[in-house]
Amino acid sequence: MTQTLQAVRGMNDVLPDQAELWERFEETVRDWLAAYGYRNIRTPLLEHTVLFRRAIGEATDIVEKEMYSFVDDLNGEHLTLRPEATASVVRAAVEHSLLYNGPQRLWYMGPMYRHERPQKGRYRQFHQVGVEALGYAGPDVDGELLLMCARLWDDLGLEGIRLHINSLGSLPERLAHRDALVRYLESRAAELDADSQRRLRTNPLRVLDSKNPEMQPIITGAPRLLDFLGPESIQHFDGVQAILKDAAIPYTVDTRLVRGLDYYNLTVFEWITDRLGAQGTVCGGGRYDGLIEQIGGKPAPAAGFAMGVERLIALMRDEGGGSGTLVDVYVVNQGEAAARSAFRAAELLRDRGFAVIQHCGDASFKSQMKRADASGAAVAVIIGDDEAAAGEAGIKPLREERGQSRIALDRLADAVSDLLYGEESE
RNA sequence: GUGGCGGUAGCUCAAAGGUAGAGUCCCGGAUUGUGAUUCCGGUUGUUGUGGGUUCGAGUCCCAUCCGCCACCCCA
Repeated sequence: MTQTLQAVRGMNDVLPDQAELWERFEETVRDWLAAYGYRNIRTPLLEHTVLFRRAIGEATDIVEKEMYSFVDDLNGEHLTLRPEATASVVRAAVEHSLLYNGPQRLWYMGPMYRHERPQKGRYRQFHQVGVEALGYAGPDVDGELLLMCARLWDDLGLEGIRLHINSLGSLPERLAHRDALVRYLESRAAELDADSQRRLRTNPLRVLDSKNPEMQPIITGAPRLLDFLGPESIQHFDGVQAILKDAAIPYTVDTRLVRGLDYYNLTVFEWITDRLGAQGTVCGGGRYDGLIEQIGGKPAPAAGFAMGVERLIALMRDEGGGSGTLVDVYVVNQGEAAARSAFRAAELLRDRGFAVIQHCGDASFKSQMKRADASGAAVAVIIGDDEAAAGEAGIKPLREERGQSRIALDRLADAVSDLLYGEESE
């Protein structure tokens, strides 16, 4: 009994109709990255499990329950499909001493893996474009990263993506606040709902994120992270905000924004849309000054972000981003001699740079013409026994009311060129 | 991972225990060699999968897979 084979849950095929949109997205992204002087880096999809445990944090959701981790049967290595790429990029930069030559502006694009329950905008294999500015202390780079994002939304034709930013302060400041927060929450533990009790243990900051109205009084009275920031942290945060104001980029300071990965400090941000249901974060990032050292490199500051390709493409699709077809000419042919002639005609046209589909397989002229039309080609080149014998080809424009003409094969490319670009282009 | 809803033709959807249908798409013809319109004809199928109840299951029950929504979390 043959079993129907399906893709692994949460892992999607991108079919040609969609892939064209992906390619347009990727092109825009490459141009945009080049405009800011970022350079591509490509790291393996597979890393030693310990890298992510160390970089992302043992107590995070990603490490606790979302990683595709396994033991290599052949040699016993503990490996993990990357759930994000910042750890990999930092590992690679350290391993190859990239920072020896000064700070590095890097970017990557590719699939990530998280074993979550799939939902619209949330998949087990998903794609990110990420940018990492290694060796820059900011706040100027933080500002650059945010300006970059704003420009990309514009380049992609996307509207309504809002910026939320916050500062987590330095690690000591963060820990001091955390201690105060935990003490405060424990003192009122009896009033906490089940969800908040759980968060108190796993990620106390998340308690402040509760949507339960009954928690609001407790949340309002909680110690605020902002009050624990020292002068340097405040100055940094002010610096970032000044850049945003100069660039006239609207933003909201969201003091509850904490991010789910342990390595962040100072600036953190998310770009959010409300058109994707529950998965509204389209891009997230921040500063991670301690990570390079933690991975074993010489201490150096860094900041970056990652954006969700599937989510952005879903938005592009909503904005009506259809994709035109790329075919210029469809070569209709019937009969053995005609088929040989058709190969020559098609190659001659390709020599001129035209995109050409040659009909393959038996089919009536009628059905070939139908396919020519459906292909989106502007012109059908028609070769039957008569044309083949005469060394000629028929040319029929498919998108305008002009009659069919016949022309010698060696003048075919000229004639098609005239049709597509006008007579004056000769 | 938890809860709720769903899955019928390639696609969009009908059929509420009694013969599986429509539109679209695709194929052929009207046109002995010519497309998107028109007209005529034709195929759409293990009703996600596996069990069960029943004389009889697309329909009811159980399991499972997949999707969607929310939670959780994040891209």
